[in-house]
Parts: sequence; structure tokens; C-alpha cells
Amino acid sequence: MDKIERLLRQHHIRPTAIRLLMYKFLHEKNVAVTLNDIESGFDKSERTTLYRTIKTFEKNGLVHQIDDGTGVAKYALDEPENQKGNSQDLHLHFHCTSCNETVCLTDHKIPHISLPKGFVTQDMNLVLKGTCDKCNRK
Amino acid sequence: MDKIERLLRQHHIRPTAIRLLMYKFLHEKNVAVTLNDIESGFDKSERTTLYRTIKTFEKNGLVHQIDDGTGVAKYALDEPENQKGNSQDLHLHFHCTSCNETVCLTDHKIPHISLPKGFVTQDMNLVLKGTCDKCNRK
DNA sequence: AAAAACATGCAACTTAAGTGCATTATTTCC
DNA sequence: GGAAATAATGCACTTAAGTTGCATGTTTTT
Ligand SMILES: [Mn+2]
Ligand SMILES: [Mn+2]
Ligand SMILES: [Zn+2]
Ligand SMILES: [Zn+2]
Repeated sequence: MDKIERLLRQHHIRPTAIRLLMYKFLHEKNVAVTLNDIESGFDKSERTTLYRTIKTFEKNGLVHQIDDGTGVAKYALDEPENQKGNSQDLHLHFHCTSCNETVCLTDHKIPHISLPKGFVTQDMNLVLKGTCDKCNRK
Repeated sequence: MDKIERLLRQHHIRPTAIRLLMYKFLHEKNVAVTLNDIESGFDKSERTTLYRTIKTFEKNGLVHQIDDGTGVAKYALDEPENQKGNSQDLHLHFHCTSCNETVCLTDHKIPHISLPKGFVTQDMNLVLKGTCDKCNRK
């Protein structure tokens, strides 16, 4: 797959072995992952490197960090349509308190909120908590 | 002020010296405070005690914890009208990235969000980030 | 091929949060 | 009122996530 290689280069990320592996890892998941999740997913390689790798991805707009209220940062790949400069893709996130998984609901945008005079919004974070479809089926 | 004393008792919290002081401290502030803020506000008394005190307040519905994305928990007094059992007061919070203060916008409720089938919501957290009125006036 | 720039690995540090346990204060009950 | 029970406090210690410094290894540039 040098498709991924090209993708990384488009984001000005040099495609090293670990970076390719991490991209694949993130791509296979459909839920947001913690640094620990990533670490567990790799036999080899080291915490710090994985940390710096995910931060590189984040800085270059390949993943976004999610703060779901658990106190541990999670990360998920940006959707292709939001990768190119379309910076503010304010979709919401759902955190399941049963299975502890957090997912991007990319087509549920955060509604507009009117604020008191003087406040200027630059960013938003909306997290819904509850039980997810999988857990509710059990 | 045994007005405060009565208030604590109503919440099944025994009004010790530190608890009264902490309540007053929180009451004077109009912004959410971290445990460090509280610690700095007291000459005497100890981290752990303050920690357990704020947790007691939280458990008994006197304060709520706010996760504004800074990675540090903040706390603010519940508004009187929300204290009595009216548990789910889902107001939003504003975090100023300039002065790092976080405020409750108690009369800005989180709008209703429709979710994909199978998801059940129990709780929500909406944080807006930007610059606050005070910072924008400067 | 040498120099420069960048990536990786390992150790160490920082900060917030949380627990165990002994001591002290407050309630309860006789 | 005083002893026993219960709760609050203080201090030490632990955990976990995040982060940085620096030496070494690898890739890119010229
Ligand atoms: Mn997302
Ligand atoms: Mn609030
Ligand atoms: Zn679930
Ligand atoms: Zn401000």
C-alpha cells in the first residue's frame, strides 16, 4: 500500500515504518483509541515514539484528539472530506459508559449556539454519554 | 453565617470549619476553580482534605465538576434552582483560551440532539472555547 | 561521502488524582 | 457527663498520563 504512503506525504509526514503501521491501525478501528490502545496494538516500538507519532499526525491534520471526559485522550482519523483545510468540522462524539468506547458521529454537527455579548467562539466540544447501539442490543 | 451551615446540612454535609470556608470560597468566585485554585485560596489545610471536601460537595449535589478540555478538573457551585433533585441541568460551559477561565452559562441549555438508532443518551457535555468578554474588552 | 535534518529509544520528570492509615474531632447512646 | 462509635483530617505514599532531554540511528540533501 503506497496509497497510504502518498497520503502521509500529502500531509507532510515522512512515511516511516511505524507511521505506516499506525495509520493502518487507526484506519482499521472504527472507534477512537487511547495511546495505551495503540501501544497494545504493537508488539514492537515504544511509548514515546508512538506518542510523538500520534502528535505528528494530529499537528498535520490527519487525526483529531477527542476529550470524552474519561480523563484520557483519545484519537481518531479525520474523515477524508475534512482533511483538506476544512479545519472546523465540529462533529459530536458519543461515549458509551458501558463498553467505554467513543465514536465520532461525523454527520452530527454541533448546532449553533448563541452566546452572551462579548464572547467569541473558536472551537467547541460536544460529548454525549450513554449506552451505544452495540451495548443496547445485548 | 449559619445560613451556610443550614445549607450544608440540607445536603447532608456536616458543617466543619473547612467546609464552611470552602463553601464561602466557591461562592465568592464566579468562575469554575481547580483543586489548585482552592489550595492557593487557603493558608492552612491540606490538599487531601480539600480534595475530599470538594468530592463530598460533589457527591451531595452542592457542586458540579466541569471538564473543559484543559485536562484539569474544575468545580463550580450548583445554582440554587438546580440543587433540589432537578439533577439534569445540562447547561453549557465556556472556556476562555486567553485567561484560562471557565464559566457556567447556566441559562444556555444544550439543545436536543437526535442520535442514530440504538444510542441512548444519559448525559452531555458541551464546552465552547474562545475568548471571553473580559479578554475581548482589553 | 559528508553534512544536515529528522526519527527513534530510553530514562527521567511533572502533574493531577487517588488510597491507606494513624490521629483528631464530633456524635450517639448509656 | 463519659465511653463507644462514627466521621473528618493530615501525612505519606502510589498510580497513571503526559511530556521532555538527550544519545543514537536513519534518511535526505548537497
Ligand atoms: Mn471525531
Ligand atoms: Mn456549570
Ligand atoms: Zn457500548
Ligand atoms: Zn478570558
